[in-house]
Amino acid sequence: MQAGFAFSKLVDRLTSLAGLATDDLDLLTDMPSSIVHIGPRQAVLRHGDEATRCCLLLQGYLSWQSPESPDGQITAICVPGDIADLHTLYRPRIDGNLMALGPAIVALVPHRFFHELAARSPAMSRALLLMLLADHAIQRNWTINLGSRDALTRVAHLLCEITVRLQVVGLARDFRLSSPFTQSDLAAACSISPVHANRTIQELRRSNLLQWRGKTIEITDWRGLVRLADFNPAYLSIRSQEDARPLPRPVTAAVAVA
Amino acid sequence: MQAGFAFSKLVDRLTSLAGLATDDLDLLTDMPSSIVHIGPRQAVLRHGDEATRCCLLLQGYLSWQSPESPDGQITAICVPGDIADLHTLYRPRIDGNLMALGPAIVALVPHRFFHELAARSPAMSRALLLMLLADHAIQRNWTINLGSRDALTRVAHLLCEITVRLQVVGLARDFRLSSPFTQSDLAAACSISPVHANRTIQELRRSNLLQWRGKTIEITDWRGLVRLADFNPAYLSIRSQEDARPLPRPVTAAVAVA
DNA sequence: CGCGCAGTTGATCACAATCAATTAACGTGG
DNA sequence: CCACGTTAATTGATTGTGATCAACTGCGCG
Repeated sequence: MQAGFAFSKLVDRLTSLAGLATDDLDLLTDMPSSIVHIGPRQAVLRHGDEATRCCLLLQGYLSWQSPESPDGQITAICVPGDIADLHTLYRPRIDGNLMALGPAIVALVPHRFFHELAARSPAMSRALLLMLLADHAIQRNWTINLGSRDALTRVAHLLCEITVRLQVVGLARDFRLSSPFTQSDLAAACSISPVHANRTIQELRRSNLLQWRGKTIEITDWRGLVRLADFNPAYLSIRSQEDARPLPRPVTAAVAVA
Repeated sequence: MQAGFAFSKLVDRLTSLAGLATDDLDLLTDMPSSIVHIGPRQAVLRHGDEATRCCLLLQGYLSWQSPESPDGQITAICVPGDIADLHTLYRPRIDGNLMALGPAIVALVPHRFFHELAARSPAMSRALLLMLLADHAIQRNWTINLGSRDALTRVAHLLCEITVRLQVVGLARDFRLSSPFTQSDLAAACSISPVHANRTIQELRRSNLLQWRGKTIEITDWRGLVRLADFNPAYLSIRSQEDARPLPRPVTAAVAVA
């Protein structure tokens, strides 16, 4: 939580995933990295590249875009503290394009560093693994979002998710988030047309759920937005054992043994 | 590839992901497991459960269904050789319902076994990790499928994917696959209505791409189906380094340094 | 000053959902 | 062996959401 530390958001993220001792976190201080500023709509990684470094997002937003679909569909959004291409540690071939939404700052960290980090600290190894699983859970939820919600609730759900993910790293605590997104970006993420995205945002505004002026979004009715989106943040919080909420039903395997 | 071995499909799957020595594979022979037969539409795991065993699919199909959406949207399909809930090794709380599509046979394997396996064999550890990443890649592709294709191409793409995944474990080599799926299952997977799923299948039949009679699907025009679906199997084959196809462009980081 | 992009609005259209029957396949019990 | 119930597949009619096309506005910026 050291405010001045360049990688503080990564620390926030990792500690939210797994219990980490200060010894573990100290290993991050000699993380080698080159800081890179990315312009709006610039590509960070291109489909087909072979990654040798991981891309840690320090500021702004990144998006993964499908190379296939002509509309450049967005399949994932990264927020500060995320390691956008963590999976390349084990599978370096890049699948999709990694683009900046608005201006962004990233730290490029050699794969070697993370491999050694994992070898040195089991807790860190576990935290990185959980980070991968968290990405997977987010992806699955994205599938649900596209599959079972209409345009309005889809957009609402995406905004809820981004807000909570920002809050994990200390941003958007007051429900105000910087949004370099264009309405077309939002449309590409939700698989709706830009025109319809516009209407949808207006509807959210008209319902007094949020204000979106210029480059900031202010969510004025968080409860209402959550209700509209049917948003359940459980999938974002990995530490399932620790915060044991009561089970809805007894744990039984309802299967017929042959 | 030992034909009689109960876990041969798992072996097929693992070797397709990573290079494994026979020493590594021998570790699987003392895998403790209880074999369970599941009836059609029966739940294997329920939302909220805490898993202590992994669920290896031996025969049939399993599906993950979203607990939230009322239509029971299918977010993932497992084929033989898959470990349906591998992620519970690190995050035991179940998110979603795991249901059998048609009759299925699974082997329940204690988490301990896989943890010890990973500790004993680095290659196996890596293979399991790649299995998780493969699931993630499939999930991302599912997002693309829902987001950027219409009903017809969506169904076609799903069929292509299942076919290739079956072929990895030695099934559907002749493009005939057993399909205990109901049209409603297909609809739930593709986020279309059951009625429209029916029309879509008829269209595929009419185009002479496949026959779907009773409980088997025969793909009579694989090339045509692939073309229609715009199916690119790259995301299913993890061993990207080995089968190096020529890069479409030189590997360069096209970013603006500050 | 005017170019260009993001946002906004309206009109029209298509794809797929929904509703409503009907047919076919299959078991079960009378 | 046939009547019945159940479940899946099929077809048609209708509705509606969101895409597409086409202006037009407002603003930032060279």
